[in-house]
Amino acid sequence: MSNDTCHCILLRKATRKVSSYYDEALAPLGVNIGQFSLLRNIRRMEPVSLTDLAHKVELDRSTVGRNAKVLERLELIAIGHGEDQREAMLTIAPKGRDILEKGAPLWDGVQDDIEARLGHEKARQLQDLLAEL
Amino acid sequence: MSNDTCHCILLRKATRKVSSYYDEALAPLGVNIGQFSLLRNIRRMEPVSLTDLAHKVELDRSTVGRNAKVLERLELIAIGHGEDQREAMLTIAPKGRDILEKGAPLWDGVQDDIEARLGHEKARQLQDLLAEL
DNA sequence: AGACAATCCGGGTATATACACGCATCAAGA
DNA sequence: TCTTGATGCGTGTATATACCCGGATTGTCT
Repeated sequence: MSNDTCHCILLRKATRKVSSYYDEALAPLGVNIGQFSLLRNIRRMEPVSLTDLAHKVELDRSTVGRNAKVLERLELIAIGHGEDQREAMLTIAPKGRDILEKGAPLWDGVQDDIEARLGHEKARQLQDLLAEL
Repeated sequence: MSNDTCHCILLRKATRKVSSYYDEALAPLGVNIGQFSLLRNIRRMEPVSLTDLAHKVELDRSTVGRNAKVLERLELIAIGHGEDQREAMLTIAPKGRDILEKGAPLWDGVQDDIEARLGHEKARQLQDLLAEL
């Protein structure tokens, strides 16, 4: 029985499911929710080093580095160097800004759908609960 | 702003965090929460084919196949064949039963910790909300 | 200036996950 | 029985994620 009540497993299932909602909405743009979200974070901190970005998104630096490399190959960001030659500085590329603009309403749509299905009350509850974990 | 309220991103963060709780607790046994949970599911359906198991845990069949191969290498399960030669039938190996026994109290510990921190009320709420997504 | 520690990154390794493709096997109908 | 279509798997490919190690750069103290 324990598997049906494991907080971790239930969280994973929910995450996969919800991720697919966002992924499907963003599919026309050729990016998934992880990439889109990372792009948004980069825009907010631009220009930003891998270490700072990793700290912000609470992911391992090497993970962010590899994810960033995908965005670079898609020509959505540029990876350059700052004054400190050790740092890889990330900046949004023109195509990236385009994706950010076009993706915003798509993202809003999914977000609204979820809140409509749960109701604002429960949506808030969920976010609060997730933050408490 | 939007990144801080994205249901998907918040779910991912929470999932990573909570996964690490379980992973740390199970670390002495050399398995993570995903492997432990899969093992429990296999035990419950034993002997079970990859397709049936995948359907049960709501993961892609190829994913379950690869995860199972790891469990096989750890000698926690055995992968044989049923009457239908196409099917890969999974059964728990002795070492797997050992892990299941020793892991149960460790899993309980984390589960209890989480419920204690949230309170039974909120813990239930969380599970309900996750199911509604 | 030189030595040493701290910091930043890339790459290796491993697991988790999904999708698409092709091969083997089985089942059903001609 | 033979052909076909359905079913079950394994593998290739790609992304996501973490941990560890080693190399390069920077900062600091003597």
